[in-house]
Amino acid sequence: MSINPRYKKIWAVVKSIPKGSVSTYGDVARFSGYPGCARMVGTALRAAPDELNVPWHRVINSQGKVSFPSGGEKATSQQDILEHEGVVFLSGVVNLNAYAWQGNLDSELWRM
DNA sequence: GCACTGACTCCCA
DNA sequence: ATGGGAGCCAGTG
Repeated sequence: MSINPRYKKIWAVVKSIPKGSVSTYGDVARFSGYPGCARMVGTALRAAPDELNVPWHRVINSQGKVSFPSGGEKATSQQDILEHEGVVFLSGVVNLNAYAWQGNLDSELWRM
């Protein structure tokens, strides 16, 4: 099965998230031109091949938490990577107000 | 083609 | 603050 072009756009957006910052599924969806498609972002990230080096760990939910069962290996590793990049977790929650990436709507990313 | 699920989010009680 | 319900779109059986 072929990969939908939508995913490539989403991956491109995620890859543009600078180190030390995070973004939410909803925001990534909006920045990608698919407002309201937060779930699609999750699906896209799950389908993202490792070869692309997509920093999926920088994408968290609107609550500032990782979208994995807390205590799980995935959640733990994601949090560990983010902390290693300088993102601070307080009680398992990221201060989105301080770390959320402000996407640039005028980016050339939009018209690809 | 229908129905259910999912790495989501918003709204209201 | 917390939980339930609806809306959302693609993937999967």
